[in-house]
Amino acid sequence: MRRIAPDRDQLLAIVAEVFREHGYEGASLALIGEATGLGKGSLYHFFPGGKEEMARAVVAHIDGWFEENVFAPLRDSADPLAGIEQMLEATDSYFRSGRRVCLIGAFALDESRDLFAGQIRDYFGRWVTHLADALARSGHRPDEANELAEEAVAAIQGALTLARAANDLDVFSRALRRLRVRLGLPVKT
Amino acid sequence: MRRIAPDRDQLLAIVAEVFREHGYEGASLALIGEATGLGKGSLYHFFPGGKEEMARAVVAHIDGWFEENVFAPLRDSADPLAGIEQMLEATDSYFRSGRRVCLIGAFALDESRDLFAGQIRDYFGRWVTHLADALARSGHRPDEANELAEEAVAAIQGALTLARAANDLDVFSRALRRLRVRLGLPVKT
DNA sequence: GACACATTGTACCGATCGGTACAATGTGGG
DNA sequence: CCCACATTGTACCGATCGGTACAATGTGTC
Repeated sequence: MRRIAPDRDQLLAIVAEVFREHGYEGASLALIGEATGLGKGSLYHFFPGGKEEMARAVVAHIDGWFEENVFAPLRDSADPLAGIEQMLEATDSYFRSGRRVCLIGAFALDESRDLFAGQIRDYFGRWVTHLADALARSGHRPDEANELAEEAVAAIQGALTLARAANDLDVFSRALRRLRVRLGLPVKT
Repeated sequence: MRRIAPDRDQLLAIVAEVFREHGYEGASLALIGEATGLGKGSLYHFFPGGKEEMARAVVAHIDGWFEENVFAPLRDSADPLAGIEQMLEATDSYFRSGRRVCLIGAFALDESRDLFAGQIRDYFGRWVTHLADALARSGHRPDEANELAEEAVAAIQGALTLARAANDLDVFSRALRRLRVRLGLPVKT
């Protein structure tokens, strides 16, 4: 074994940005090659499965980031409200306060959903589940916690769509502020 | 003048479904031709501007439907709450209780946004504005009405994404039920 | 330096892309 | 019937699609 590719993370991040901007169909190998500075030879060396493997790896990479920075705090924080607070901060920074779009959410909408259905369902399912757990631990009734969690994740996705449509980042920050209130967190001044 | 195309509405509805399923990039002329039963000759006869004109017409068509079935009731109902109720029912039926996706929301996410930015912003802008007006007339403070309207439209968009991701229609109907409560409507049994 | 293997650039493939040209075929009004 | 025009099918265009083949070039190990 030679070495672990040192910047596979960075590579995946760049490819992710292309998929985010152009969607699965719109992200051509030419665009990906241009963005990464890699020719087809290199791309197919790293991803023998081609475009589909690239997208799958990107989704897994994003999933891993959320696992570490969003789901883990929800699961592991001794104080559930502190975990929820971390979730919101990580979410805000990940989506760059609304400048960025949720790639997995975008994949969920069109036909590419069929290719990645399992990964997509898993991502959102864990998000809702872990948030619901934290809400239950913070004192909500279980069924109420589930509804609230579903509402919160949907609110984030919807706010991303609306912010992008209106080209107005404030839409997203207003949504996050409402979520703080709704989830029982102190509102930042 | 010969005649007005009798089924242009139906044609647009079919084309819309293709864009909904495959996204702007993924909706090839071959798919559109197959779905409509029209060859390229006919398609370019009706839409000389090609794919972009088709999408623009589809978006305008959807916009018109919402204007008539969603925005107008919000604007014109003597009882604002009745208008909001009509909005929710029309929305539920339009999105087929979550089976359908919002094409304009999907367009807002990827690069096709640049092509249709004006139409997209207008659609969501009017939705929020008219809902906010109705909420204000139903007794909410203006700024509160605006936030609530934004929250509601985002909740619908987010619920569509989540329902599609989870492949679970109940996600959407639960979101609508929560919205009824949130907007001050009686909840259906 | 020699070998193994990782990485890359280039040329090429058939298929499909969006779009155009145009002749053939309806079809309603005079 | 005939004309004007709406509608359609087909053939074709250059460009680009995702993907493959492979030789050339790094690069670390011995």
